[in-house]
Amino acid sequence: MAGRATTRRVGIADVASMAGVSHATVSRVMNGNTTVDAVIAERVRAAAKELKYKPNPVGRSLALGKTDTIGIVVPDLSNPTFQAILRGLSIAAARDGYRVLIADSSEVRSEEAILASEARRRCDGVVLCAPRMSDAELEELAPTLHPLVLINRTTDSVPTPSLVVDYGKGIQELAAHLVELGHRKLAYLTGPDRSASNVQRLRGLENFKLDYPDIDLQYLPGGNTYDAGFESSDVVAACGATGILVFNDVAAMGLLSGLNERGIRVPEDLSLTGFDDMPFARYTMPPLTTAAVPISDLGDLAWRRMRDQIQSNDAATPTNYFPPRIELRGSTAPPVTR
Amino acid sequence: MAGRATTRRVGIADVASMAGVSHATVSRVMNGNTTVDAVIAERVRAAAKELKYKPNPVGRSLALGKTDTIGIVVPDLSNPTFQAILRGLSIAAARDGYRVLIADSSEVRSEEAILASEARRRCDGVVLCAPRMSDAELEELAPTLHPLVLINRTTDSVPTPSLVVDYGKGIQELAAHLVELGHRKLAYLTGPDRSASNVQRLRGLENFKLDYPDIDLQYLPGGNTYDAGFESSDVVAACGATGILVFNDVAAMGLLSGLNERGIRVPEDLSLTGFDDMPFARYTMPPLTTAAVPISDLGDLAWRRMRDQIQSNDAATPTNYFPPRIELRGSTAPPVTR
DNA sequence: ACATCAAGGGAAAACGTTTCCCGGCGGGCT
DNA sequence: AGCCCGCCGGGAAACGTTTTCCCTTGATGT
Repeated sequence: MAGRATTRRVGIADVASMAGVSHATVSRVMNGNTTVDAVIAERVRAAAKELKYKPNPVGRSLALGKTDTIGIVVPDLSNPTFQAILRGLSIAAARDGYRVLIADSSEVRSEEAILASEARRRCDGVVLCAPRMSDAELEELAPTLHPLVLINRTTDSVPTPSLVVDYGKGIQELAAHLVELGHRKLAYLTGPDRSASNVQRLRGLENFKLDYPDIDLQYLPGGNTYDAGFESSDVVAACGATGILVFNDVAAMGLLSGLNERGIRVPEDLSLTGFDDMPFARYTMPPLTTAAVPISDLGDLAWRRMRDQIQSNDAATPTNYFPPRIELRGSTAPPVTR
Repeated sequence: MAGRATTRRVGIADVASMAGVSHATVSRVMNGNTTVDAVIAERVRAAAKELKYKPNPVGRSLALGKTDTIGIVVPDLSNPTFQAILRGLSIAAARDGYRVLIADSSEVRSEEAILASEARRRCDGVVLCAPRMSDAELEELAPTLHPLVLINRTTDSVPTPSLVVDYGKGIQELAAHLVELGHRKLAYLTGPDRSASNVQRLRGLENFKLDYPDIDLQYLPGGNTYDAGFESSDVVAACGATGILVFNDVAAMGLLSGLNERGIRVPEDLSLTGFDDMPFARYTMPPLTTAAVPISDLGDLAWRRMRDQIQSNDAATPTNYFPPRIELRGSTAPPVTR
């Protein structure tokens, strides 16, 4: 039975017998219960210190029905966005004495539900980060892992706090910025087809078209990698647009480099925008105009929403939309009039 | 007693009564114990499925004395190196059914020991990532969290597997590379004074001086940020060296940009090396010659060392030194002979 | 047919806590 | 002086498993 006691850990019973009280009393003083006589309490504390006693978290969890741990499941830990969220979440949770357990689904959809359920069983709550699963699957899963916070996804099945970045609005504002500079012909270098955030950008751009019906906006096939951006430079150069919206910063940097090799100057010949405001976006030449999503705030807020649910057993929690903040830098300028 | 049973979770007892057996038997079949009659086992499995029964991990942990979880404590989760290690570790551990719990000390030294101990109590082992604490403190702490793996640090107090990146050797090889190209006057743009990895580089460069006594190598004060690199460009330009070793890629990129603004061409006028091989090092103009540390391998190996200790209660585990791999790219070239 | 044996499953202990329940005791009030 | 109330602390139950021990049952061999 029970795990090998290699060095026989010191338990509450040891402290109890040393202090000459019952283990119930020890538990009481360890938890700051004031109903115990001061002199006894002091004796217990002395014994605990002497024996270096620290309550076993597992036993505690079993008795208390809580683990002081929350889980986060991300599609891919190598994605800087998720790293930033994880970091914000972890720090915020730590401030309240909670730890975070990570689960990386490695982008395999079928694993997500399993990982999430698994995590939920060991933790007091789960934050699901940009899950790739279908709406139906999510809707079925959500109720089963109740203290739940969703990031970049929503569900109606059960009232669940959601934190979603408004990619559509971000790219819409970037496009508007180009128009204000005087550009009339724009192009959007798309992200991966299956990417949910790409379709959100496309939706935002459709709204943009409604707002500016006289602006020409075309879509060019792109990608989310540096190389995809680089290889698009010919198409971009030939498309006739003077303002280019790129799916994200990485691809924009690739494009920037490709244009540079072809002797096309930015922003003199072409204006360029990225998305994400990754750390190096401000250091490209020229610095990249882009949209910053406040991701570490996002991790922080995710924790607060989680905490609200854990404490007051259900909190009225609407979904929060985060409009990206536009960073105007050197890669955009008025078009040259010829 | 026991936490609020909001929706009364289904336990082993429910399955037992449904299948008409004792909970001991249920436990046996759930754990693949073959001593149970096939027809009964099937009945139990059916009941478990029907009730969607999954063993409670906390109860399991208590009985088994293991949590199937390991902890990792890092000084700062926003550091890409630690992110990569975390990722490698997490994926490798997951393959063996283990989860990882993270603890970020936010670079405050006094927290490290506490976090590590705390983590060890909830987990089956701990990996300590580049701890900032003193040698003495580490030596005292190490034995108390036994299944332990150290990264970028060693200790003698107790046989503990260590994984250390050989920064000294890396920069030594970069320097040798510059010499082979024909450079005779080199400079090292240092990192932060207190950085342990900076002193390792300095130590490596002292070895380099012994190997190449006729080469002129000077040290210039630098930093680990883009801006620090950028602001060093005047000093670098004035120092007379033709080959510049920079503390890391980020600072090297800053320097590159600063030199560019001053009209100093790389590699024609000056050769430049970075360190770390961060993702964008290959995309600067020119691409950066740098030293790549195989950090995700490192996370992977950390898990293997951990697993060895967990399984066979102590494994003979020497410390592994990782020589960085030199990436030769466009930022280094023979000096122009005048 | 009886004794020995193997195997399978139930009862209970163990893991380490927290908390409920109750008994004892002291003090205050009548 | 007696009664009641309230406080303090011990015993025991509960959390949800795993595992040891032992008993029962059925089978096999002589």
